[in-house]
Amino acid sequence: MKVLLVEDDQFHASYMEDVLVESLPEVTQIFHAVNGLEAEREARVMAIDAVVMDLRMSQRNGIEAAQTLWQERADTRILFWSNYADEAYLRGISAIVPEDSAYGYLLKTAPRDRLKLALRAVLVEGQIMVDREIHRLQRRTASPRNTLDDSEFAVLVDLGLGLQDRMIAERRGMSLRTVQNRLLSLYDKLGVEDATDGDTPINKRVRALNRALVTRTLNVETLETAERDFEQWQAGRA
Amino acid sequence: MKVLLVEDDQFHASYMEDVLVESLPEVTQIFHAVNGLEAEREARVMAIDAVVMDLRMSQRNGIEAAQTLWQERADTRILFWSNYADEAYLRGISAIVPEDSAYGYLLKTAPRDRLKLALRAVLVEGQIMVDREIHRLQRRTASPRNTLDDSEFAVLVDLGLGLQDRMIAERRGMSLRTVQNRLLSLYDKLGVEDATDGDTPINKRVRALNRALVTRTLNVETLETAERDFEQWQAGRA
DNA sequence: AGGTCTGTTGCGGGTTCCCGCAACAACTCT
DNA sequence: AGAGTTGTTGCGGGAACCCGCAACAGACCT
Repeated sequence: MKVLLVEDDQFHASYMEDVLVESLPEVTQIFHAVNGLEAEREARVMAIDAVVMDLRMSQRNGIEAAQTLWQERADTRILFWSNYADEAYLRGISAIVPEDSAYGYLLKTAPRDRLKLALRAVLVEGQIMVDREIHRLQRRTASPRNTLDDSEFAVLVDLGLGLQDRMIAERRGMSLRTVQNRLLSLYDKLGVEDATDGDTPINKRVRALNRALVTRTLNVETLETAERDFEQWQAGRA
Repeated sequence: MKVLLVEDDQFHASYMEDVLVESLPEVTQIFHAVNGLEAEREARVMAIDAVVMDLRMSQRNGIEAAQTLWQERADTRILFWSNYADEAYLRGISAIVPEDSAYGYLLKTAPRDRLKLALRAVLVEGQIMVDREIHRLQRRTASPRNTLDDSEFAVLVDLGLGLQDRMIAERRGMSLRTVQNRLLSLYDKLGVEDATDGDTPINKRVRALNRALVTRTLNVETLETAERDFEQWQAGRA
């Protein structure tokens, strides 16, 4: 069994390599890449179907690389291994994981045996495994029932790009007023409160983006890839 | 000489400890903290004046902790050691570094001898030292002469919090129109372009925040601490 | 002193945004 | 079937925003 390890931090990389050889005797070869582009090349050339993937990397981040890997080979098993419990990452991953594949999401702070367990569960057994820490974080925030549904999230991303209501409506195929309704519920769920009392009045749009970032509903990587998606969408209609 | 090492990643911490004992024989004791709060306590109790500080940590980030340390003891020497070449961090640091102190900013990707050099220069010799990588990144962006001056940056931060023009004007002691002029030049320098041709119209305010984040002029930590500063400012005037 | 440059401020108007109100469709429950 | 719930859409108005125009002050140069 060949494993591709995608990780730009040398300490984490050598630790992971260590754990890999210790816990998975099935592994015969370990390849190495330090960013998404290298990962895609390596996986293609070496016909890899088991990957341990860091998320935040220069050049091309883990989610984008994973998307390519899965396009070329839908049964690739990928364990994402990240420093951050951002809801944005998990959302990005579940949006692209193919039907018949396996993945896992583990925090780098996870203890060694949990890491071993996850490696076996995902890479060998082909299970889905998500660090409990992330689900926990996903639920806890201020206002009640604050989980965004997919269409709300889509509008949030477009808002974050700086698009105007009309353009969002066009892109997502809703009416202008519907977009604004989505924004309303976004403001609600993200805790964007207008100062009804003597408090500070705010710019809701910017505030929504601020809140989304601070609560880790959105992160900068997500914005960057969303930008590319948008440009692509825009190019494909002239 | 006592050194306080503030770092939440165990691998990086043990690596740094290693380099410390190898390169600085004057070091007699190394204390350890995993977040800003612990760092403040430890520094106070142990009377520390030399610190190696990670930036991104839970609880309380490195810049906030440094501010406290410098308030209590203005000659503390701090080497910031970070994964990120964000202009935002450097700006946050230079805003709080006292007259008669020394600091350094080094990336974690720096090779071992540069690290040794920085440790000696900052902690022992009391020099200022900034990784060249960061200055380089600071200059390269799209539009010409795009370095923000302090007042532009202040407005940018307030914008990022979601404040309205009127409130920014009040807080920064400018007229409303002046704030808007600052915004104008911000839009220019950040490359926020309205679609004069048949292109996509945008919401400039949100777009400005987006650009600032993507170019690493601003980061989420900055927004979080700015939020606290703002609340404090607001509380101090009833 | 005269001239230019840069930064601040007021005014006014066009645009976008926020959102209450109301009509309507689809779906659920009794 | 009737009543209530939820999501979509149009209309309209008040607030905030973007910004051109112009007046003015201070700094610097000749």
